[in-house]
Amino acid sequence: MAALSHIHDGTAYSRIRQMILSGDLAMGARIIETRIAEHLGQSRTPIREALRLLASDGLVVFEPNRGYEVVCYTPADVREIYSCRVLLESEAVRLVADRGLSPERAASLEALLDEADAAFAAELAPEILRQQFLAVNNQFHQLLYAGCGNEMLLSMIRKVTDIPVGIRHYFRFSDDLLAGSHAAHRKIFQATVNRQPERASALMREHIWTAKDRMIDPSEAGTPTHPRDARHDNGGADEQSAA
Amino acid sequence: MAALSHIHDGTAYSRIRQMILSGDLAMGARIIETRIAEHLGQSRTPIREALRLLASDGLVVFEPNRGYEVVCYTPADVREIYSCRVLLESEAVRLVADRGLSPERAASLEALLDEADAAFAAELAPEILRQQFLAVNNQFHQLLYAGCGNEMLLSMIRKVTDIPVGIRHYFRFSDDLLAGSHAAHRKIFQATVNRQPERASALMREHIWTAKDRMIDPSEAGTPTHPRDARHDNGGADEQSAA
DNA sequence: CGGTCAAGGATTGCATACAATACCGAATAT
DNA sequence: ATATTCGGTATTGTATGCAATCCTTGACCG
Repeated sequence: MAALSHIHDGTAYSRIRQMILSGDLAMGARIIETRIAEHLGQSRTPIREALRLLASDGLVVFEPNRGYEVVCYTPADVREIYSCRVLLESEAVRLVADRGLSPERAASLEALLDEADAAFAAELAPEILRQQFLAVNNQFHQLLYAGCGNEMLLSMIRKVTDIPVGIRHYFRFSDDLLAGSHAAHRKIFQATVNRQPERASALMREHIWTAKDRMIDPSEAGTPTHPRDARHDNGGADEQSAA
Repeated sequence: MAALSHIHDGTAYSRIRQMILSGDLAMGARIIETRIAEHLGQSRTPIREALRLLASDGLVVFEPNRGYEVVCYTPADVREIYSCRVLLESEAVRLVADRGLSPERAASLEALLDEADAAFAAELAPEILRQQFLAVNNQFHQLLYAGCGNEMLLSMIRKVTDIPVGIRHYFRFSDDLLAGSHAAHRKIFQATVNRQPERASALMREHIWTAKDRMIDPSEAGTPTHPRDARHDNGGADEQSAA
């Protein structure tokens, strides 16, 4: 179940999960079983099981006899997450570069990179560009690690990667930062194709460290928007977190 | 909930979890909701939720409309687990050595090491010695990382560390291997106390690699005992996995 | 005016009942 | 003899009802 959490089937679990990741359920929002149940047209029983699972994933926090709310990370939490990403993803790319990339996957990855190039060339509105780039970004990372040969490592990477979009509010963005990130992807991809595990790994470490450096200082923007009652109101986009 | 999975409260979740870790529920054993429910004196509802959680932990495998069974690792799974342990635990000890060990924790760790010394000196029966050492062993690892300052890293370490005792059957043991492991603990502890992060990390990597090397070749002992019907029969010991 | 207590409502925790599905075995046909 | 289909049984999936708990709000007292 949880090992297959990246599959989007029609279960209550994956539907709620998607609502959280997309920001449809805002970070910090309280979750009431009966409301979700009626919103999804099911009884409380499967909803309860789904919520327990999401608590185990760390996407909702649970307090006995109190209920659930969507996780709301502190800046310290985000730093922890990114420290883990550095560790896990640099290892994953090392493994991939060591084992070698299959031609099909290499082609898919190159297509993604070209797609990002096209987005930059298209002179889109900054916000649109950002969303589009971040979406491609995440696909790139996921696809890159897919062949690392260690399922447990992959599941841990998913845990630190499948994070509500709201986490973006913890980061500062600018066009050249996005461009820099894209350039880093090209270099990482190249090192991987060239079977240079240590180089690919080092590049990945630096890439994620750079993302972490873009974190906004807690003092200038503390815990963002803690709306205890935002709920299935805004149309859920399908994007993902940064880096 | 899952973040607190190392706490042993009276919930169905922790009780079933303990049954699995201790081997009371053998690896590969089928789990039937109604039986567990009546065994624990509860209804199916909380049992179902607990089992879903355990599936998310990777301790039981779940197939829709089929049910649950206790996870039964392939040798490849065990290798994955140990690869992750190398990665995660070497990082954790690096952090601890960098931040420095609190005097209380250092004292507790030293007490554990002395306890292991005593066990070796006591000339116990090999099997008793092994169990005793492995128990102390696990406490040592857990306590050592406790102050690493990264909760997410700790939760991942628990995931690759809280494993059914049955995993021991994948490893070969001998007295001098145990002694070697103990010696490694001493060195790791010393490097940590001395604030030598890289050294402590390297020692930890080597320590876990050594454990991994003790894996039994699949050819001589394939997947061990796959008893589809062993159930709450054997008195559950309280020990843990190797390394 | 502020604080405390009580009652009501809202929400979760658990048990039970029933529906849906899958598994197993027997009977039958080839 | 073997393969196949059909039916019964075991097990999971879902809904609903009630008990337990917590939070809120209003009244009462200092």
